Amino acid sequence: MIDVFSAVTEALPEAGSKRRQIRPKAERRQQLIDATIRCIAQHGLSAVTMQMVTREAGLSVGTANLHFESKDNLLKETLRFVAEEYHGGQIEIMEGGDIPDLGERLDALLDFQLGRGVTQRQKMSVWFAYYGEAGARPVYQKIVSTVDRLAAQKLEAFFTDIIREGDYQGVEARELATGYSALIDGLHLGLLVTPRELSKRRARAVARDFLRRAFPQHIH
Amino acid sequence: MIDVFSAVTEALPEAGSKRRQIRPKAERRQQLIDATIRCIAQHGLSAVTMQMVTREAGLSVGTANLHFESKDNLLKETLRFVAEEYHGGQIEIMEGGDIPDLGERLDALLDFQLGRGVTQRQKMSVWFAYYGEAGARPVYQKIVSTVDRLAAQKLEAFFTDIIREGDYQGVEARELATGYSALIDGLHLGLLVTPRELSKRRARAVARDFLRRAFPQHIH
DNA sequence: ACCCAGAATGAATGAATGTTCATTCTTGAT
DNA sequence: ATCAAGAATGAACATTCATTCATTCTGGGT
Repeated sequence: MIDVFSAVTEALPEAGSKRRQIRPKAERRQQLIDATIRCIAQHGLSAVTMQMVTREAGLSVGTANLHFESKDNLLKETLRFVAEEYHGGQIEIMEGGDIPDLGERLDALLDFQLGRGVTQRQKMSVWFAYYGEAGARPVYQKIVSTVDRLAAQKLEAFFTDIIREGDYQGVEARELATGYSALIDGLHLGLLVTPRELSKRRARAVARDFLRRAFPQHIH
Repeated sequence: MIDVFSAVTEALPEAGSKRRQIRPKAERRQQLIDATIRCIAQHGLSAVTMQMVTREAGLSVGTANLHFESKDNLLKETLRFVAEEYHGGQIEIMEGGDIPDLGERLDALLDFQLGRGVTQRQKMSVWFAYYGEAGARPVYQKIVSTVDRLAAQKLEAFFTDIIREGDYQGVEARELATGYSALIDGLHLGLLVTPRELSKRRARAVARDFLRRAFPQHIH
């Protein structure tokens, strides 16, 4: 199982430790991005403040502005991180040298997209928080578009392989890929906003149903 | 064609008119909600301020707090309005006494969900802006859940009718309804965030494809 | 043991925002 | 013509937040 999602859950209380530590820039950046993700998931993007993030990270406000030049930039970099992590994970599976069987790879993809526990939910919150702002913020649109396009191409190529192998007639890879991506996004939304109505189990069943209808020989 | 979406585009400049007008409470409330929708679509939920909304509405800040008690409340009521409008429109079509043929009604539903022009895009922005915050704000979750559940039930009943009429085998209305709803949501997201990659035409084609695969006799 | 590059800090600052309320204005009834 | 009810206003206020920067501290190199 590929483990692309890093554990952002670590709260690191650092009980009595008051001694200030000096760490390399890259490490501090990641620490702050992780804290930002937790804050967005818990309080919502519009409620996130610098003080909140830095407290969560166990650092001072000055440090945040030292490593990211502004709040805007921190938020932008956080989106970039989440986007690349999510799409990177998908792409890794689809290229998947480790899983030769296409049907199994399809299963692994579904597992990645709708599996996991609380961590996954955190990432989902962040994901859609930015989506909500994307309509008004071209910067966000651009970041998402860039990684999205690549993932879409990979998915289309993946589906093309499956169609060839199964010799499926009357289906078009591009159309199916768009539909499947949209379906997964929609299911994520449902899991986030109406978790009472849509269980993770049912979301998986629905996505599986879509794939089975398209590629009956590959999903049993 | 049912016209549930009211025109929120009216900017009403009111050029030289400085004379203060007294209007009934309900009218002012709607005026402010419409202005809020435009502001969210243009600037994003997190950037909306009371001054911005009231200026857009051509009213003073005091008026907003007179008719809604707080900014929080104004935002809440705006969400409720958009949610009810959207789901209300769907439900009206699905119950649709005016369209007896089920296949045509299906088409009308698709038209409603993926048709329209700029106005529709405004509503979409608002819709997802709130979705983004819903993960952290139970109030929003509740509002959306309430109308969502009703629409989901209607859709399931509608699909049940179609399945019966077409005598389709091996498909379950509930599962299909969940999938279709998620697909539409996902396509809306795509239209909003990556309009370059996904045209409205293609979104419709994808949704149509989903329905055709499920109900081949009803969609040609 | 000493030094210093640069990492870390957080109080201070100034700008922005939500809310209040004393006052002004409009309208319809008398 | 007069009046009262309540709709509308926006300057003032208090709060919150992002950003700055003078100062402190750390650790590796010499």
